[in-house]
This record gives sequence, C-alpha cells and structure tokens, in this order.
Amino acid sequence: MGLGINNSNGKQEQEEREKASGKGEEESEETLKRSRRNGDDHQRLSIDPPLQLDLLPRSPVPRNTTHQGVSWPSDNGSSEGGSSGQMGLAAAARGFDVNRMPPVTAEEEEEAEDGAAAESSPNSVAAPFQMDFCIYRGAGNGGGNKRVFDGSAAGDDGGEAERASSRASDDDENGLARKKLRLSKEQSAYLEESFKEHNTLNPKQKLALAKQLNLRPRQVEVWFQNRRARTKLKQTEVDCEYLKRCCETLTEENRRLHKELQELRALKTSNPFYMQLPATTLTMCPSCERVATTTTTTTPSSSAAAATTNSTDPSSKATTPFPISRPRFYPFSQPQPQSQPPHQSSAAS
DNA sequence: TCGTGGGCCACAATTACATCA
DNA sequence: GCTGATGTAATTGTGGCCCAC
Repeated sequence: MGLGINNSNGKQEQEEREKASGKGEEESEETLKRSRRNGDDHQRLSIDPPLQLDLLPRSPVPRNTTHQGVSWPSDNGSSEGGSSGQMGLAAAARGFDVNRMPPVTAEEEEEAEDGAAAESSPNSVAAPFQMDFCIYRGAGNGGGNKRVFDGSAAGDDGGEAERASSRASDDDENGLARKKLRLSKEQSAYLEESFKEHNTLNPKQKLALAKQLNLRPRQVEVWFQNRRARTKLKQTEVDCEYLKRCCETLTEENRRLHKELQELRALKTSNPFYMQLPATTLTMCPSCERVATTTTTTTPSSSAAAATTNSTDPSSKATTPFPISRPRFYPFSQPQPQSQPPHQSSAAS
C-alpha cells in the first residue's frame, strides 16, 4: 500500500505492453471475443435505467467524432492533429506518461521509452490538443521522486496549470506516498463523451482513448470503472427517492382504504337489509378517484385486503377492479401506456 | 463430455490524495 | 495555516465468463 501508482499495476501494464507491442491478428481476434463479452456486459448494465439520469456535464468538447479512432478536436476547432504547435511541448511530442517522470539519464530515458512508449503509446501524432501534463514519478523510477509539471501546456487551462505547478512545488520526499493524478478538464470531458457513447470499453477503445488522452490504458479503465460506480450510486439515490415517494403514496392509499372499509362495515351493521344483497365491494380507483363496483363472494375484509395489497404488484391486476396506474418501478425508462381504468361495473349483473 | 486452471474483465468496497470552504 | 468534508483516482479482493487442456 501507499506505493506510487506506477508500480502498482505491474502485471496489467505488462499485459498491456504486450498487447500494445503488437500481436496483430491474435489481438484483434481476442479483442473481438472480448468485445462480444463486453457487449453482453453492456447489455446487462444498461437494462433500462429507472429514472434516467443526466449526469453528464454539458461538455465543452466538440463532438464531431466517434471514438474508434477518433481524432480529438482541438479547442480552437482545428483538428490538424499533432502539430507541434498544438502539442505545444516537446515532452508531449515524446509522449510522456502523465505519471511518469521524464527520464534524466540516458539509461532512464531508454527505460522510460521501453515502458511508456509501449504502454501508453506516446501519441506522437495523437492527442492533437493541448493538455496539461502532471508528470509524476513512479516509486520505481528512481531519482528524486519529483513531480514535474510542464506549464507550457496550460493553454486556456492556466488555472489548473498553476495549481499543478504549485502542487509540484510541495514535494513529498518519500517515494511511498500514493500520488494521484487529477485529470484535466479536457481529459475528463472527453472521457465523459466516450462514456456517454458506451459505458464500457473494449480493449481497442481503451487503447485508443488512452492514446488520445495521453493516459495509460489502466487509467482509462479505472476512470470508466469509477464512472460506472458513480452513475450507479446516483441512480440508486434516485431510485431511493422514488421508492420513498411510492411508499408514502401507498401508505396514504392504504389508510384511505382502511377508512373506507370501516365505513362499509359500519354501514353493514347499521343496515341489516344490506346483507341480503349480493356481496358487493365499492372501491375507489386511486388514480382517478372513481368508484368501481365488483361483485365478489369474498368478505369485505378480504376484498379490502386484496385492494390494499395488490397495489404494489402489477401482476395482481386481474384480481383488482382497476389496473395499477402507477408507472412500473422497473424498468423506468419505458413510459407505461396509460391504460384506462375499467370503470365498467362488472358487479351486480 | 466434464472438470480444471488461467486469463480477462467488471464490480464492490476501500484507501488515499487533492481540493475547497 | 489548520481542519473537516467532499470528490475522485487508484487499489484490492471477488466472481463470472471464456478458452485451452
């Protein structure tokens, strides 16, 4: 615990390196398979979310792209990818990993290129937009544990640049602290856009995104994981609120039905002649407040019980004099056809 | 055909850092 | 400048699925 982020994903990064180092057809085959699986997962995940949340920010990112091999448009709209002017910095052109300390010695440089080049693909041509690079030094990288920020990449994100550079100033001397990258606004926005299109990534997409954003694939993957978790959390909150309202409504309805039942019982005792009639239940449709009449052989109490219990269960529609007009809780996104309550009096026939 | 181990992935829970009030 | 709250990047552990053997 508490190690630098670079050394933590050794195995996965190794795998990613292997993949990135080009297994060509093999990889694409595997990718396809996984994509299929991902598709399944995606289906599983995207089961008609209850109340649709719009958690996505109004992204400033122009959307003239799709994400497979997208060209990330620059902020000024020109997407002449990868010009040195857009990258704005030699470091970026060399494809610094955002968490990696720029190599100092020749050996380190070589080592860094072996690693970072393969894993996070130093988009020498990709990432045609300016991005601030908070470059950390992994614990295993040796040499000072400094975090370097290249302020020249700030662009209109100068505030972040400032913060980052000030962050860089208060160095931690021990290499044990887990350093945390804050994604730039552009990176976040682009990831959001991608998430909007698909909330899971297949390896190809992951790599492409990582390349474009100058992040490690692992970071992209983690971001998507966390994003899914956030979405789910928000959705749960919304669901909770909705259920609370449902509960309140049902409680109120239950109270009302109990009251009605008592009134009917009182009527029954005060008017014995009433007993000669076929058992009839008067029930108020909760949605339209109209009375539906049903002839039944059950006692008033049992019918009332049915009326109070069936409200939550759409499947019990058949036993109720009116369909449940409340939108079904799950799935939420499908608008329920507002079926007309059958106000036919099937009773007394 | 069935069982098993490995690889990969997603997820939940948690940690730890950065930022802000 | 300190502190608690909050947001979120990153880690860890687990389970499911697929595939090769």
